[in-house]
Amino acid sequence: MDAREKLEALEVVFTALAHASRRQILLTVHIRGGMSAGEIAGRFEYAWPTISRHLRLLEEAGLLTHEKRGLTRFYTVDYERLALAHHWFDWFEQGSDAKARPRSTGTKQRR
Amino acid sequence: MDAREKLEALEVVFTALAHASRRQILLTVHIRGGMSAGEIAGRFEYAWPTISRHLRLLEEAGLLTHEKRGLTRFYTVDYERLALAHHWFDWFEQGSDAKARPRSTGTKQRR
DNA sequence: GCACCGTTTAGCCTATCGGCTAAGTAGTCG
DNA sequence: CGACTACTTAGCCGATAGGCTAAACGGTGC
Repeated sequence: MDAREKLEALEVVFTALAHASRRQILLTVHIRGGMSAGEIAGRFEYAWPTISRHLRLLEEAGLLTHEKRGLTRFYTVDYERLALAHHWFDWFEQGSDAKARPRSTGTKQRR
Repeated sequence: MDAREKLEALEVVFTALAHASRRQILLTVHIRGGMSAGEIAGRFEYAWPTISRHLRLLEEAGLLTHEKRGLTRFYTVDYERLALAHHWFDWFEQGSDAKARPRSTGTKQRR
């Protein structure tokens, strides 16, 4: 994964994490070690299609993957992408010499 | 800060971090150890009021604070709120027994 | 006090988000 | 194959996000 891909991944991941329900879904699936779409939907007050959309978004962000088990779809957390977002915060480590780190940290920038 | 406050803080922080330009602003201000609004605006391709709005949002999220220096406003990163978001990821630590951790992880939930 | 500079506020406009309901699809079981 | 179950897709709709320009505002310096 090169720098540009990483940046794009970061973008979709942070976008996905921007919604409280999606963060909660992720956490719930993690704690239970995987869940079917129905189980997830059952735990929230939203209509089923709403959850379905959140699931798709999370999957597109690479934070969830699913596997078909007959009728149901079984979702599990993909920790790699999650770690990517987690490590974004490392840029802010207090004592570190920021200069020594690789460049290309963000968005469109001048000069 | 009680659990509800924490949840609300998490919400605004993740919302603020959802935009690539805002992540970049935060990072830039961190690396430079503080910057004036003008310096920040100068580094991005957006119109000044657009950056000004991003700055306000970041400040409302508690991720930036500013101090008046005569004509200019000098912004610095508030690391406490940043740490809050950073620690959200701790919920997903691999080997940990999630059950042992404090409850109240997310959003409106049934049962 | 007036002009100017740095920055914000107001307000507009388009696009995306995130809910919903209704309709479709795919897999299972009698 | 037909009915049921587990979801998804389509499509509507109101609210929010995020650009912009123009106008206001608060300090400084002549």
